[in-house]
Amino acid sequence: MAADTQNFFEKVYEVVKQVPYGRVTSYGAIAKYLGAARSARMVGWAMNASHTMEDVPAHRVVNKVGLLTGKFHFDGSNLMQQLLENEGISVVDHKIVDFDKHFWDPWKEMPNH
DNA sequence: TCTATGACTCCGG
DNA sequence: CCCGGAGCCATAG
Repeated sequence: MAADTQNFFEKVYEVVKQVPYGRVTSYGAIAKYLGAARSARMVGWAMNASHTMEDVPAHRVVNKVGLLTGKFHFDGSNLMQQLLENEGISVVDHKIVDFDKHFWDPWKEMPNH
């Protein structure tokens, strides 16, 4: 694993950790923040490796329409949804209700980009 | 080296 | 927002 790859993963985790309680963001938003707007899939790949980390709230990262696309990558069949609901976020059919209200844009919210 | 795949996104309908 | 099609790019085999 190359050093820059480690750095990329680390950056993704940094941003995800900054997501406030009860808020969510998207892969594309993170990719954009990292300067790799066309590589949203790589953010997803980084999340795939996030299971090795402890403080990475991967459940707060969903796709652009608030769909829990990574749900099946969690241990439990509905663990991701449970975690979100635990934070006061309503989830119906793998999708976040009022996603635009809970959306947290790192590009917009974080100062140093 | 090439092909397939995917925790994505944009576009047009 | 849902649906189908196209673009995108790192990894796996």
